[in-house]
Amino acid sequence: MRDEEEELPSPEELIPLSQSLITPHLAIAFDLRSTYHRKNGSSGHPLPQTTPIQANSSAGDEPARTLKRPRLVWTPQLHKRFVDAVAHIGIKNAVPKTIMQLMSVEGLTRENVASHLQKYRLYLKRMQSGGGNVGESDRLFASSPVPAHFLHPTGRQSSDHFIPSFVPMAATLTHQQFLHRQTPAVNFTSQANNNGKVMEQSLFLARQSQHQPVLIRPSSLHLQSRVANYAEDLESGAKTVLTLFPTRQD
DNA sequence: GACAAAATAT
DNA sequence: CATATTTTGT
Repeated sequence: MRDEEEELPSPEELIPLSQSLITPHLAIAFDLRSTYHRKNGSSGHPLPQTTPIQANSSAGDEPARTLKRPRLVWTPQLHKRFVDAVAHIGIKNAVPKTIMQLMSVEGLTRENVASHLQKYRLYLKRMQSGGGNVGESDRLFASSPVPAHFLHPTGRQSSDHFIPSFVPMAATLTHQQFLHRQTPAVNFTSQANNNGKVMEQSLFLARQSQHQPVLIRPSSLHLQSRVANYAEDLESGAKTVLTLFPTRQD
């Protein structure tokens, strides 16, 4: 009995993370790529919310564009969002750009999606051949159910895949939220591999925490509420407007 | 050093 | 945009 997996991220995921994006300068200045041992035994700072830095409120606070941003880690939640986006768009129209737009995850680049999409397609292909036989490798992909149409190029792509109650995606999330703040208690039910062997649910989050080069500088609490991110009509005439929930309806 | 994941190049 | 190759992290 699988409970209806809500597409809406749990509150944990929507934690009003303070840090929005890594400030380029800080990232470079600190340059803690490796050799960064956080041996904060006791307190540590699970939530850098205080000590608001002045940031760059003046100018140039542009999200590290054109700068080397840290390696993106695809968490199950993020992947879920990815799958969700693809499902809504339709496997045919599921191109990196469109997917990226629908995901509305700030900081997520088209390249990120493209790369992931490539791997995902390989996974789907592998699954069709292997017959659901997934290896330990695909644990990430296995964490999210694969919509039927994905394995079913029935010819119709984005026609009949209706969305029950159409749960819109949350507002723009920073990839930082996925990278860091993610609650380690991600209890995603392992529905696929029920071979009695429960995979580690620690996920990369755990190991991520100890080596993520990402700057964890307490940023100010400026929440980027630029939630004006909806998908434009990507379909033929059909205007698929996503209503973001947090945006107070006009 | 092998492997997987993500990035980058074609 | 898709695919191939390379880099990077575990």
